[in-house]
Order: sequence, then C-alpha cells, then structure tokens
Amino acid sequence: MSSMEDQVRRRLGERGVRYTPHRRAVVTALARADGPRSAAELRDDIGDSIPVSSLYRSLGVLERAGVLTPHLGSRDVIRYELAEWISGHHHHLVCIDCGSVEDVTVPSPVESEVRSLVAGIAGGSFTPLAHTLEIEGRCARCA
Amino acid sequence: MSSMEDQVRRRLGERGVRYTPHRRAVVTALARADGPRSAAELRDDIGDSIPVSSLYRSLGVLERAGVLTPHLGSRDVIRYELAEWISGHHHHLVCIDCGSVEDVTVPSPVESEVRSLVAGIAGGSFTPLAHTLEIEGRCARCA
DNA sequence: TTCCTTGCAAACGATTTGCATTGGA
DNA sequence: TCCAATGCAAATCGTTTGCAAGGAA
Repeated sequence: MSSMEDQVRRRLGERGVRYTPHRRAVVTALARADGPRSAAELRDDIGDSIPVSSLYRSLGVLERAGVLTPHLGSRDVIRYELAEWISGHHHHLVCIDCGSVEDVTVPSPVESEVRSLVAGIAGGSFTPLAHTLEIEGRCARCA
Repeated sequence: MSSMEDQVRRRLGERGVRYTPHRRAVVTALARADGPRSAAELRDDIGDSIPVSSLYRSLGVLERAGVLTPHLGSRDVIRYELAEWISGHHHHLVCIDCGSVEDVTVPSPVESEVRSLVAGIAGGSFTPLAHTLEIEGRCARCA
C-alpha cells in the first residue's frame, strides 16, 4: 500500500473513522485524477456499485476529516480533490466552455511570489489561510 | 443617471435587450455590494416585490449580455457580481466559516506581476483569458 | 400586432436525510 | 454487543421552465 494511502488511513484512524472500501475507492479515484471530480464523475470511474447516497456520505466524511477539499468553481456541482497536504499545493485551469478543471503546479520561486502577494493583499482584518489562482480560459479540446 | 448605468443600458441596447426596472434593481444592488451576491441575498436587498423566477431570469439575461459574472466559489449558491469591464479587476477574500465573499483590489504593480505569472503558468495548450486569486481565510466577524 | 417580459406554479436535479439493516472491532 | 457504515427511498432546496397574461414598440 502506498504511503499516501497510509497517510489517509492514519488521519482517519486518529479521528475514529474507518477506511472502508467505498472511501478508499473515492480516494484512489481522486488520486488518479488530474483535477477535481464531481460525484457523478467519480461514479463513472468507480462504477454504480456505490449507491449515490453512500458516495455523498463518503465525500462528506472525507471532507470533514480533512482528506478532501471541495472545489466550488463549477456550476451546479461540487467537485472534490485531495487536500493539499496530500496532493501538494497547486492552482486551477478552468475551461469556460466545457467547465473542466485541471490542476497546475507552478515553479516554487513563482509560488513564493504568489504567497507574498497574498500576505500583502489581505492586509487588514482578514486572516488568509490558503489561496488558489483560478485561471479561466479555453482548454485544448475546446480551443 | 450615472455613467455606469449608461454603459449597461447601451450594452443591453446593442443586443436588443431592455433595461427594465427589475434588471436595473439587480444591477444597482450589485453596484452597491462589496462582493458577489446570491439570488437570496439580492432578494433581501431588493425586496419580495421581485418574484424568484423573475430574479433568476434577470440574472440569466444580464449574465448572457456580459453585464454580470457568476462567482462559483460558494457552496450551493451562485453569487453574481458586475462584470470586470464595469467594476474593475479584483480578487476575492472568501471566509471559510461564514462563506461570505469580499472583493479586494491589488496595487497595479502587484497586479501586473500576477498577470505575468498567469501568462507563464498556463503555458501549453490552455489559453488563459481571465484569472482570480481566491484567498480563503477568516473574515473579521468570524475571527 | 408582434415580440419581449412577467408571474405563478410545476418541474428539475444535485445533494441530503430518515430509517431499518449490515458488518466490523 | 455496540456503534459506525450502508442502501434504499423520500425529502430538500436552489434553480429552471411551461404557459398564460401584461407591456412596450
């Protein structure tokens, strides 16, 4: 079992939450994906063997445990991705035509610039904790 | 009538769309707001005089006309804001506790850095057209 | 008249929840 | 045994749409 799986299992264990087959299926599907995935998209990957309600419950449990993060940049649907402590920090390329979302990582010198920008921007009463650069445009397929 | 109103009216006119009282109410409410607003929030501002369906239809018309932009960073709801050609370019402070979203403008030297970062990041097959830095954290009220 | 806009109510669709059952520790 | 996890069906709720009435050009 990969180290990533171990990390997830440990995190869940610490919170008294089981790492069941459904939950593992969700985690591995998201680990394979190159961007956030909706419940429907995950169901395509995993198969109908997982009932809709169980899928949503798994997503909720994993989110509350800090394993998944919801990405809200899509109309009508919530797409989930692995939390950044698992997947690493990244940004998003959002296609304005088909709505697909893809992850991008930026070179660390660039990233540290972004980080300091963020620190500077949110000056006053707002406490910044995380950030994403959402880049909207047209993906290869829709170009 | 303000110049902003004129711009909106002209834009709608070019597309053969009327600038009705409902639509104007939506636009002025968003012009007053300091961040994106959902249908429910707008209805609080405007009053129940506007039926839900008319509100949603107004939002749709204004979005299609390029007057409004949907902000999708909120669970369950779509919040709209004036398009950037009206309101100017800005970023968002999203509170992870209460979900409120506030606009922030960054100094233009900083902004041009961000712009060049974006150009660099989306190198390959993806064509960047716009971007927002979504900064998640805790707002003053929730601190 | 003609077409766009409006309002009400019904329809949609993604997500959530009640409840009885199953399964692991 | 005991409590978390599961599955099905029913319920939610934001949003959309059908259709008939109202209004502007």
